[in-house]
Parts: sequence; C-alpha cells; structure tokens
Amino acid sequence: MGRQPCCDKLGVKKGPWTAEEDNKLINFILTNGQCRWRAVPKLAGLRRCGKSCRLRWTNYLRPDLKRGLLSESEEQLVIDLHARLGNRWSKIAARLPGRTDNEIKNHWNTHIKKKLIKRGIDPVTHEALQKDHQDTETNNHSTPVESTNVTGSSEETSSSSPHENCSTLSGEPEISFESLCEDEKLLSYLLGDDEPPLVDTMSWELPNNINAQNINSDIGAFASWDDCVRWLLDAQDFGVHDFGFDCFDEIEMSVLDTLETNNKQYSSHNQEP
DNA sequence: AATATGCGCAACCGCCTCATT
DNA sequence: AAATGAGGCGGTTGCGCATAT
Repeated sequence: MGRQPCCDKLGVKKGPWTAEEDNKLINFILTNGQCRWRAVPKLAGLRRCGKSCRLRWTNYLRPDLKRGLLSESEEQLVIDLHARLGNRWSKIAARLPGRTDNEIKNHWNTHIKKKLIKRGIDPVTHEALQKDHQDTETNNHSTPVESTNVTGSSEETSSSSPHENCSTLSGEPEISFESLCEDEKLLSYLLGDDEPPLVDTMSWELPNNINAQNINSDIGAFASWDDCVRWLLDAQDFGVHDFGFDCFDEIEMSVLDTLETNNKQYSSHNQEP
C-alpha cells in the first residue's frame, strides 16, 4: 500500500512562483495564519502542491528572513555547527535567526566548501586535506586537525583540542566550539536539546479572527490590502532589518556576544598554568 | 557578437519521522 | 499495534545570469 501523493499531481503548477502567486499565499497566511499546508493551495486559490507552498513561505516569503550573503560570523558559526552536526541543515539553520536551511545548504555547497578546500580543509570531515603532507610537517603528531581553523594558520599552539583554534575567515578571534562545551546550557542549546532563543514566529502569525482591516490598522495606514501585501513583498526585498525589525539582530548579537564572552573566559582560563 | 562554460539559487523529489486514528 | 496522513529534511536538479573564449 503506497503512500498517497502529497497532492494531486494533475493540474499542479511547478516551477518559479509568480508575484501573483506570492500575493495569494501571503494574503492567505496573513489572514489565516499557518494551518495545514495540504489545504493551503485550495483555500488560497493556488494551483500548487502544499509542500511547494510551505517551501515558498519558509524559504522566501517569511517576513523574518534575512536576505543577502551570510556575514563572516554567521559563516563561521555554520562551519562550527557543521563540524558538530554534519549536514543537518535545519538544526544549523535554527541557530541562525533569519536564515533557512535551504539557504545555508546552498551557501555551504557554493561558498564555504570551496573556501575550506582552498584552505586545505576537508569540508566533510573538517580535517586537513593532504594529511600525509601535514603529518610530516607536524612531526607525525596524530592530533586531529582543527576542524574549523579556516584561516589556514599554521601556528599550532599547545592546545590539544580539535576545536580550540576557531577563528573567523578574516582572522578575527572567534567562537571556539570547545569553549562552548564548557557551558553545558549553551552546548545543550547549540546541539539542539533546548530551543534556541529565537524569535517566536507565532508572535507575528495572526489569529484566525483577525481580518485584513485589523491588520491594516495594526501595521499602519495602508490604503488597501494590496498595499499591505506590496509592503510585505518590499520588506522581503530589503530585508526586515531595513524596516525596523532590529529585534532579530539584537537577539542574534546577544547569542554571539554570549558565545564570544564564553570563548574569552575559556581562553583566559586556559592560559593559566 | 555569438557561443560555451561556470556559478548561484530557487524549487522539486523522495524518504523519514511523528502524530493521529 | 498497525495504518495513514502531514510536515519536515536533505539531496539533487534545472534555470537564469555572468563571465570567458
């Protein structure tokens, strides 16, 4: 007994989404909130698969998405997390507010992988490529290669942990994963045991009983519902940060600050005899 | 100017997990 | 306990654009 397809394949549109379809989906979700994705296409008047709607919403239309390239600190965080979690993109994405698993996966495959390889690091194992060569250089010491030392720096300190020498691509001091391990709570959070302190997406989802007029009065004086949707689409183009949703940045910076502080504490602690 | 090649990203596909019946 | 449905995830594909020849 096979599974039913998630949607009726006949008459289901594929390919790039049009602005009109985006409008319909945004209209529907802003009005009704996220409900059963399978029912969304029908209710929203879209000839799309429910999955496709979910993907479009989560990867592109969500108003809390950041746009643009990952910052260096984000990239470093991705590398660190990947060293620990592997290709569990959704877990990794959960640690980067405003970023999607798809986006991170794409960025990994197109940018970070190459950077790591260029720096002699195997993007899969996070160990050094050409191990034989490096082994002879390091006196045959079988210490695991720094998984996230993407600076390619050859300065080997006495630290023995494979994750201690984390640094940014720009060479700035960065978050050490081992240092994070000193903080059980933080580690637990990073490894996914706890929910990350991200923005609660439900906070902007709208209850079913709120209609377009309510939203208009809440968001501002939009002349029409179309204006509201247009505004939202514009927000996508510019990024929510351009529209005053800096809480996302604050939360992210708070997390990064915590990590950095922890790293410093660990470093100073480590330097003590 | 035309063509080939490479790259980045949005979207799809199929499988897995979990909740519900 | 088994069957089913729905959402979620990771891998892959294909299109559009930029750059090289």
